[in-house]
Amino acid sequence: MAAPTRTPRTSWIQEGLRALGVGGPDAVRIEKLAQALGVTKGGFYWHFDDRPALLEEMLDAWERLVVDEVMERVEAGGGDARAKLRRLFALASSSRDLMKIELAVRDWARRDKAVAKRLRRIDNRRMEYMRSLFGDFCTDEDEVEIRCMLVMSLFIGNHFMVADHGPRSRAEVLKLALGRLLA
Amino acid sequence: MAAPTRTPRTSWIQEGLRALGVGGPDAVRIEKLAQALGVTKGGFYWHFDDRPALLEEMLDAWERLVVDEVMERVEAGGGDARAKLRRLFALASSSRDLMKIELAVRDWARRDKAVAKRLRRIDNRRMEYMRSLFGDFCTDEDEVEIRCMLVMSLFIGNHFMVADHGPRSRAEVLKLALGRLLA
DNA sequence: CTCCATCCATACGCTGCCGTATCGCTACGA
DNA sequence: TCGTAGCGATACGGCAGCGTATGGATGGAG
Repeated sequence: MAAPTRTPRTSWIQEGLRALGVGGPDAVRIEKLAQALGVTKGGFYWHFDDRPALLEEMLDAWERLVVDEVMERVEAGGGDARAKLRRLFALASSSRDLMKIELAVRDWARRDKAVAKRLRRIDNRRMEYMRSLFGDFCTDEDEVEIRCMLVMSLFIGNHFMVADHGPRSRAEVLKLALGRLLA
Repeated sequence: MAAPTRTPRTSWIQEGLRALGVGGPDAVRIEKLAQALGVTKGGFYWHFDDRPALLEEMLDAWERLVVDEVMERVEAGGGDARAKLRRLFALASSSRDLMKIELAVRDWARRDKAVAKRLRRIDNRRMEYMRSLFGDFCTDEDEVEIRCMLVMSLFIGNHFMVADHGPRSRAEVLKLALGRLLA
């Protein structure tokens, strides 16, 4: 084989995801990415057919990262269901960069059916996992579903909301709300 | 005065808001709007200085529509605090078109400080109104804040979430969750 | 040393959109 | 009937981004 890749596919994908988080799918411009990577777009079309191909692979990479890896880490931490739910919430919200991508993808999914389909798969896997955890200490199925929905909404709403909370900080209110949903 | 305006400012603003809802701020293209209105962009630059000026006025119009008018209608309906909260939620979610614009604006606010500032004002006004309503039957201030946060999250999350709920419909789960927050 | 795989640079044509300029058109109002 | 306010059409120059073509450069394999 030849020399180790200088700017491999993964670099383009990574930089693409960064751009997606910052400016949405419309901000993922090949020539901009090239500039950020310190090269020209020459090499891009060697790795990828076109822009849609990159977007597709970006979503593939993100999905693996954000579902499988997070769940694994939550399970690895041990503890009871409540502890796992707390860790799930914390872990999913942990990386500011990943969160920005997640929000961008959610908005993107509203206008792109393929993205929506993918997001549905992701959301369903997360919800299923949460259902199993809540099921550990909630007997009523309606109750489980309500709490899953509220936790998920809180996870999303927390970042799409811009309101202040008077004397309280957002983190405090979040903690209170989450504590109530895990009671 | 001359003939009644054929394509007045309001037409451009309305069409602009529609485009915003469908495709986000990047989809608000003057020549596209002109096409949708059945004219060329010739007249646009008679009404507006440039594209940013249109975006600004779009947000002005939307803010008036979505805060003042909704609150007025909620109050006009009468009933107790719980009834008003239900009506507030229903009314705010009622128009699919307005909801699409709201979600687009929320994503937009993540990358534009001016939009974020405006959205903060809007969210704070809504939250303040909700606090006053919850305060009618909740004594604990933390409890009020928690419920406001959860209702607001539910309002946003409901539309940014793509998950299924097994045998239940989204509307059913939503009704259950809301009922619980108003208990 | 040579060859080949793996990239990178440059240049090109095309499209979409912006903002400007200029010249209509058309219906009041006097 | 004519002037004018309120638009609309057309054409232009410019920029950004896409995808293509083509010709390097560079470093291990043989």
